[in-house]
Amino acid sequence: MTDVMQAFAEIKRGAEEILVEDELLAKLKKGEPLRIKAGFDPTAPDLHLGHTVLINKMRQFQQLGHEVIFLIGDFTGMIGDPTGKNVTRKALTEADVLANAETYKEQVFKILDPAKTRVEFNSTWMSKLGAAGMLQLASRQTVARMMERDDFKKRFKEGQSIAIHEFMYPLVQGWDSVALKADVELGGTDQKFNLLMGRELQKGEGQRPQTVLMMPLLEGLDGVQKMSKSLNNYIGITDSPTEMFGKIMSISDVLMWRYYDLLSFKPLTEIQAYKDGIANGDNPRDVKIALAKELIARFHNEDAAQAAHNEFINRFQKGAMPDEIEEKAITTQSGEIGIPNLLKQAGLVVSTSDAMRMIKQGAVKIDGEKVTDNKLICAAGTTAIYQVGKRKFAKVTLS
RNA sequence: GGAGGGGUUCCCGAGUGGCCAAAGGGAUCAGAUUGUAAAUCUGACGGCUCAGCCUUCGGUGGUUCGAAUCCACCUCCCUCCA
Repeated sequence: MTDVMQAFAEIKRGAEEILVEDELLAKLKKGEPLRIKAGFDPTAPDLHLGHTVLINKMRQFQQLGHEVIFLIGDFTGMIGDPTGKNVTRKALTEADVLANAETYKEQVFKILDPAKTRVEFNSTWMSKLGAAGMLQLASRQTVARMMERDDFKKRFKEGQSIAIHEFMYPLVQGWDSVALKADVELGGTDQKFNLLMGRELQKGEGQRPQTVLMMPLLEGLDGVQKMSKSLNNYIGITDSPTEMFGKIMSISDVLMWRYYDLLSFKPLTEIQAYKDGIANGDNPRDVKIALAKELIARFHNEDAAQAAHNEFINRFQKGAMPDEIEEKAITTQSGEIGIPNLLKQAGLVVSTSDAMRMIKQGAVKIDGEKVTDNKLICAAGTTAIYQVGKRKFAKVTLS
């Protein structure tokens, strides 16, 4: 009995909302493995840490001995979740979907145990449904009910377009739960409406309704908006160790705790100890470093984590050059080239105007020497390390 | 089908004939500082052969000495009516 309560406490950790909590507890008490469903869109196989919040929760269920279903929404992918951002989406080919699925697995199995994960595609049952089946499914809900969904309501109010087929998205997602006889469905808080649809459709089919467990959306690097690729505030799980380290170090101290809650596998007691330490004068930087290393070790390995840490110390605390600097060869027309053009061709700035600005701001260095003259001419036959700001370097050979 | 509202630089959003490369905010970048690529402060933020010049305000054409601003047509989005 205490085991169940313990498991329940772990499941609740980090969860934003559970509907219905008592129901889940009752299911757990039966002691049978539960079918845990979590759906993923097949269009974005580049996972970032925001996605892993949910995957971490799946892992937890897995470790508790439940059956985790990784559902790839290849059918729903044709609709596109109605976020209002992309009303029209290009249709994916079957080959695209399969390729994306492989990429998914590769990334997801850094967290999940492949042996304990069941992968499904919702086209398996959805394509069998047919037009008649779709109509029947559509008849299960009303427009008024659909308009209860927050983003539909908002878009309607603000005068943005809503395509008819977007109404099908929640219904299809709900039908997946029926097809899988899901006991629990995991999703982000933004999925609430869709997740609850599963319960209704299951009830309609005489099934025991699934419990809905919602995880919060992880804020991106800016600490305000949710982590997403399009906002470019994300940490990709395939990012290089150096990149990950830097990005994690760039989050605010406040956001760091949020990341600890949702991304770290460390027990809550340990996290509390960090907080106590800082209250007593410890440097938050070191706690942030610990987080960076934990995550890099998860997606790369321990050595990479240590190496990234070392490089960070060298580069930013000691101001040293990075170990590996990209080499570039630039050919001049007349045997010489102006510094703005050189920087542009080396990819260190986006335009010569940008280069001029950087020089004016004192951001440009050649072999560590600050450049102040924007008319500086560099002669062919030389090799030097050019630097713009603290982070951009290139070893350029002129010919 | 009818009536109306709108499309501005990465995003949001001012601007209704010259003072507009276009307010303000966000994002971003740089410098200073530091406890870190946190926080804070300062600055930059269309392009170029850069103290000057060139190209932008949905598209095309027009009016004007001069247009993001006025006119015509086109196009896309939205609202209401049917």
